[in-house]
Amino acid sequence: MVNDSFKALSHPIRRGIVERLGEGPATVGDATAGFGVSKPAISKHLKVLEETGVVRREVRGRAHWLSLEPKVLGEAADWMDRQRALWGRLFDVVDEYLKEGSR
Amino acid sequence: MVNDSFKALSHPIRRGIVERLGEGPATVGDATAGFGVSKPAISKHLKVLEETGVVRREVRGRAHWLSLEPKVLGEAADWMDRQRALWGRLFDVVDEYLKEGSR
DNA sequence: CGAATCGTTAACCACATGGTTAACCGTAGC
DNA sequence: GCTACGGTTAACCATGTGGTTAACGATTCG
Repeated sequence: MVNDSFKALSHPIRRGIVERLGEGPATVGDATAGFGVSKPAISKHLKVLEETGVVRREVRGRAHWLSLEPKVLGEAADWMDRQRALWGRLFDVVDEYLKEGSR
Repeated sequence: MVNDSFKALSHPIRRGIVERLGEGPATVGDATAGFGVSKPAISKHLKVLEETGVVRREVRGRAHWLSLEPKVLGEAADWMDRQRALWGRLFDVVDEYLKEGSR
């Protein structure tokens, strides 16, 4: 669902993880270093990203490799695109409409 | 902040309101009819949208007119665009990388 | 003026979220 | 085999979120 994507991205740490994974797959340790929270906290964020389908996990030996699942994030981006198209088309009209109405 | 935009859009009712406002400004009653929650609940959602700068309010008589503030939502959309650009460029590589590594 | 309308504020409640520490599990390396 | 490493699970806690009902405030209309 689109809602899940936005929820997943609504936390800065999770968005940070997604940004790093945008540069390529990485282990949990590498993808999540430097956020200043404990490992269990990271683990929970990863669970959210995985359950919403934004991130995929592949266990290899003792390392867990993470990578993006673009399709799901694409749904959210599509919603954004649609909204932006509306704004672009209507913002000026909207603005004028408001000014007119207040006369 | 970008974070606020995502938070604002992470709730289906708030996203529904934004969608309606995408078609033009509307009063609180019109923009929020049919969501199946009480008026105070609506009021809180509007507060979030307003505080994050996604929605603008203009009080006119006893009616409150709402309209979108595209600039703020644009920040979130930009973030999305950047991520998508990364995916587009790197998804195939990422995929290949994973397969290679598991040999 | 009095009543209806549009919307907010206040007080409260249940549950989700995000963090912690402590303990654990599976794999890798000496 | 034992220890170190990468990461998760369990239990707990504080705070935030999203909803409710009740009451109120301001504007419009008869």
